[in-house]
Amino acid sequence: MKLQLHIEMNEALFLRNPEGSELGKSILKHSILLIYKSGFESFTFKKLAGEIGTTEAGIYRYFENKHKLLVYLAAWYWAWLAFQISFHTNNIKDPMVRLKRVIKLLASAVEDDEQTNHINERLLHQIIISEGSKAYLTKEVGEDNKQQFFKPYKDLCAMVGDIISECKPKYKYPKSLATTILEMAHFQNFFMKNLPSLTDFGKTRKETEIVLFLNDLVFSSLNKS
Amino acid sequence: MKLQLHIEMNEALFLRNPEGSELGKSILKHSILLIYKSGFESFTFKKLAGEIGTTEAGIYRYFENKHKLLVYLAAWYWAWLAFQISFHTNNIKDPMVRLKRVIKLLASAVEDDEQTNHINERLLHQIIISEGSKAYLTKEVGEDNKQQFFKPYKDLCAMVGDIISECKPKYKYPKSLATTILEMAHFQNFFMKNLPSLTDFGKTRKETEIVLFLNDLVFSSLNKS
DNA sequence: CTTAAATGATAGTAATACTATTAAAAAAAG
DNA sequence: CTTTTTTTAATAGTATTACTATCATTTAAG
Repeated sequence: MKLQLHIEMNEALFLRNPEGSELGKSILKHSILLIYKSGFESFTFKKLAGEIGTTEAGIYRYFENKHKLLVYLAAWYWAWLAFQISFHTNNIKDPMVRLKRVIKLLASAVEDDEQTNHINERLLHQIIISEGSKAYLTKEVGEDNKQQFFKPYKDLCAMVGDIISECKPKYKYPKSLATTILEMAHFQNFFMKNLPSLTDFGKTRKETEIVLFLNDLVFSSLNKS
Repeated sequence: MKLQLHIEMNEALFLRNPEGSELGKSILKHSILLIYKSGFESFTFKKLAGEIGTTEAGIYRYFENKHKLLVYLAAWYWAWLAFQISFHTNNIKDPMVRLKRVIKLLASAVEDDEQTNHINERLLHQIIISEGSKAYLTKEVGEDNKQQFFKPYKDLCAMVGDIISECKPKYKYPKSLATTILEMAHFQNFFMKNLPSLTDFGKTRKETEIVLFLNDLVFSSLNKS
């Protein structure tokens, strides 16, 4: 017997719950494959329908448009990652050690876990690196935020910010440092692979180096007298 | 007499040089206004043509598509900013002081300078904050990079990275720290205005606070024993 | 077995992202 | 000041995208 992790999603993100039917799960699965393969810009519901063997109208019954689908995937990812993090840092007492563990989990490649068979976490992680910020870098960010679309991201940032505050209660910028860690874990990864001269990891291209950089950055700030 | 700053752009970014004709300059000017007003996603050449009083085909003679236009604007911005920075840090000897000045210039709102009348630097700065990363967060980033589209951005990062190395020759991550400064100067600004709970500046919403945060972040790393 | 829910099949529209052609206007060259 | 070249305007047209609507069929729950 396998225990299934279920992530309850914000209902405003979809028209019909994709986790509640075979077609829905297929939409999630193949949208990840397709966006991973060709990028979000060239991704269309028509192509997705072709892959799945359904019609465009079939997809539109689940998601209003491709942007909502991206926001859904991003929200799912952040919620899943927050769970992974709290799971793997569960009984670590020392906040410094916990923060270190968090940085490692944020900046490391994800191995696909078997808990959710229709979502490939490894590919989703890659998608969020390249496309994730497009979920909020829009003119509609304010309204989307009001509808709580970014709650999982904000919750994770808050969680990391809290650990930072635990490490050093007097530190003035726990939230901004938290978002810096999250964003840079992804951006350094993207740059390392695509614009390597922007990073110091162009030669080895190893994620472990990003972890070292972020550790150095964060603990310099927190250990400063 | 006014001295005009001219930025020589990569020719592969356009079909006809927009700086070389009235219509071209009008395209630059109004594309900035229009993207600023409604965002890059809703921006189309048809709408732009409408604003200017020309036709879609007229725009296409200058730019292959709207993505190229965005890349052009981003490249122009980074080249302009690099000039501003080297101008304003010109005769500062102490690299620490210079770096501090750089951070301030990166994270502060831009006042429109009179040197270029068809480009509103203040609005362009806002556009790059919200839309700039879309210039490279694409599947074509590799090819675009081969064509040197991101050279101004990379040059500026290299410049900042060099100052960092001057401050502390043994520091291991000058380039990654440089990109962190550049990206975070923008992201913290975007978050502060749009998703304020992700930052520590939600109450005052002042750019000076971002400068303080980045200073703290950077000089903690560089002053560490 | 019946009924409701989910899916499939088809069609159609408005907007987007282009390309091509030709004419008119403006600028530059002779 | 006229001719030639360059630049712009006007029009038209196509393929793709981003949807909406309708109705028939399959599936699954009561």
